[in-house]
Amino acid sequence: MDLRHLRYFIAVAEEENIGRAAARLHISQPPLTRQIQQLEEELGVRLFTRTPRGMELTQAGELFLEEARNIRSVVEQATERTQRAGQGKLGRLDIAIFGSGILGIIPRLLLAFRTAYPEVKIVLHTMTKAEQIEALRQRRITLGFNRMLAPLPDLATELVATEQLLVAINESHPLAREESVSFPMLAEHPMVLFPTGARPNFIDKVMRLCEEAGFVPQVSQEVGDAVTGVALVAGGFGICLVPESVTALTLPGVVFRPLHDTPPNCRIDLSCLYRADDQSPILTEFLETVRAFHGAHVAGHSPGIQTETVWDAGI
Amino acid sequence: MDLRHLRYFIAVAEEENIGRAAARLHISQPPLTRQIQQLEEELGVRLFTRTPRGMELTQAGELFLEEARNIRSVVEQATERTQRAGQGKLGRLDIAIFGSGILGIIPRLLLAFRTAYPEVKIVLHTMTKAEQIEALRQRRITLGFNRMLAPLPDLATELVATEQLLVAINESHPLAREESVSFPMLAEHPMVLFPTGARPNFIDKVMRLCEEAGFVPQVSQEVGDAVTGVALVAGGFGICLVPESVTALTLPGVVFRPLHDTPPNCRIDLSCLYRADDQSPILTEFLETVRAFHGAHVAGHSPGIQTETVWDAGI
DNA sequence: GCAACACAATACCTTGAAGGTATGGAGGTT
DNA sequence: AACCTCCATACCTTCAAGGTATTGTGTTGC
Repeated sequence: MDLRHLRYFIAVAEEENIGRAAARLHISQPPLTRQIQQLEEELGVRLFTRTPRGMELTQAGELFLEEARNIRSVVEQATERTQRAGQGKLGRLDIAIFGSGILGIIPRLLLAFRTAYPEVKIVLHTMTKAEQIEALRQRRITLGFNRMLAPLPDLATELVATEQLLVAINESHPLAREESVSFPMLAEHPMVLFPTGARPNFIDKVMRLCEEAGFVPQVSQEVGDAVTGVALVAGGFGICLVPESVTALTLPGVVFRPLHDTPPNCRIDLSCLYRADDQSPILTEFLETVRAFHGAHVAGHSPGIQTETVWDAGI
Repeated sequence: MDLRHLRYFIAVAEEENIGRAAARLHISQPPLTRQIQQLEEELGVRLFTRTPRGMELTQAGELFLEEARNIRSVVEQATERTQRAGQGKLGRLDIAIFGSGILGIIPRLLLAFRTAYPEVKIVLHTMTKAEQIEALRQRRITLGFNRMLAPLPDLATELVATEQLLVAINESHPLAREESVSFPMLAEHPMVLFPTGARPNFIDKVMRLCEEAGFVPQVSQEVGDAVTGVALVAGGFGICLVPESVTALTLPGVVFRPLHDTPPNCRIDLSCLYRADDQSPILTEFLETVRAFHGAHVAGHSPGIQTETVWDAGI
C-alpha cells in the first residue's frame, strides 16, 4: 500500500464515481479503477459496492475512509513539523553558561531568542570553560558562553558583547569615596581575583593590566567565580575587578566604581563558543540572533551611556 | 513522499549506514542513497549528516524518525482494523425488533452474537413490520425480526425459531382450571387479539385456526402488541393466544396453558428479514449465528421439553 | 422495446521511476 | 603510501503507473 492509494481512495469515496474522481486527480479513469482494485485486493476487503450509479462505500470502506483521512493528516503534520525543525524553528538547544554568566546580558539574549523561536526548548547547563570544551566535543551541548577564549582548531567563537571593567569596593573602603578610580590607585590595595581554573582567564587579564599600570597587585584571595568574589568584597577582603554585568548582583556594603583613564584594552569580551563543523539550523539561527543583538547593543549603548548607570549596588 | 521512503528512512536511521540498511531492505546501496536524497529534497530538510563512518541523524532527522515510526504504526492499525471490518468482526449492526420481540429468544440470540463478535456494535430499533421493510429499503437497518412474513421480491428471510401457541388466561377464568386446553374449548370465550397493523399478521393466523376448529372467535378487543394483550388478560378482558416467548412476561393473575390436540400448523414462526442484495460481512456472520442458533435450539429443545416448563406466570 | 447513456472493467501500449551493476571520490587507518 | 570503508554518480534494465481505445452491463428516455 502506498500514500497514492489512499489519495485515490479518498477521492473515489468522496466523489462516489471513478470518472469524476479521476478528473479531480488529473488522471484518466482506467488507471484509477485498477488502483482501487489493487487496494481492495491488497487489503483483502471490498471497500466499495459497484452500482449502476457509481461506487458506494461498504461499511469497511467507511471505516477505511476515516483511517485514510487520519493517515493523511498525520503525514501532513509530520512533514510540517520536520520542516520547521529543519529551519531551526523547532527543537532543542543545549547551552552552557559559566557561574556568573546568568548575570547581565545573557538572560536578555536568551529571552530575545526564545521570543523569536518559541518552539525551541533552551536547556541551560552550568559549566566551566574546560567542561564546555569537552561537552562541545562530545556534542552534549551546542553552544557555550565564556570569556577569554583562546582560539581552538575545531571550535569557533562569536563575540556577544564587550564589557567595561569596574572595581567592586566595600563602602567602608577609602576608595569608595572616589567617583571613579584610575588603575594606579589600585596599587597597594589587597585584591580578590577570580576565577581559579583553566588559563588563560580573567586573572591573567587583570594581572597584565596592573603590570601595564606599573605595579604588581597584592592578591588577598583567589576564588572560583565573580559572585564569590563580590561576596568577599562585601566581607572586607579587599577590592575586586569585575565585568560590568556583575553589577546586576546587589550585595549589601558593596559599591561599584568605573575606571577612568583606562587603556583601550581595558575591556572584557563575552563570547559564545560552538563547533566549527556544526551545521544545525538551530545554532545558525541562534548565532544570527547573537549578531543582531550585538549590533543593537553596540548601537544602543554608545559611549557615555554607562555614565547614567548607578554603580552602587545598594542594599 | 511515499510509505517506501519512510520504510527506507527508518532502516537507514536505525543502521546508521546505507550499505547495511540496503542489505536489510534487500536492495542494493545506490537506489537507497537516491531515495534518501529524494526524501530530503522533497522535505527541504537535511535528515542526515554524512560522516566517514556513516549516516548520522540531524535533530530534524531524529524528529522525523519518531514521526515515521508513528505513521507506520497508524497505517498498520488502519489496515488491521479495516480487515477485521471486512470480515464482519468490527463495525455496527442495526437491528429492528417488534414490540414484544424483546421477550424470549431474541435476547439470547443477540447475546450469542455479541459474545462471538464483541467488536460489532449492535443497535436496536423498535419498529413495526411495515416500518422495518421501509427502513431496510432505505438501509437504515440491516436486519429486522418479525413474524408472519409474506415473501417480498427484494427482501430475504431466515427462520429463527418456531414457537408453540399458548393461551393466556386470567387465573379466575374457568379455563384456568384446565391443565391444558384444546381449540374447541376456546369458542364462546371473549378473546383479545393483536397486533393491529399491516396484514398478514398474527390475528389472521388465529382467525384461521379458530375457523379450522369450527367456530368464529368473539373478539373482545384488538391491541397493538402482545404485552398489551396480556395486560388486558390480567384485567379480565378475556383470553389471548400468544407465542410461547411471551411467557417471559410475568403479570399477576395471568396463567399460560398449552394447547393439546393442536394441528401441525398451530405454531408460529419467528423470522429475520434482510435485503436480498446485502453482501455486508457483518450480516453474513449474523445469519450464520442465526442458523447455528436455530439448529442448536431445534436439537436441544426436542419434542416434550416444553412440558417441563411452568406456564403460570406467577406473581 | 429499442436506442442512448453512464459507468466500471478490460486490453494493449507508453513512459517514468525504482532497482541493479560498475565506478568514482573522500576521509580515515595500517 | 596503499588500502579500506563509506557515500555519490553514471548508466542500464525492468516493472508498474498512466494513457487510449474498447467492451460490457445495467438504467433511462423516446
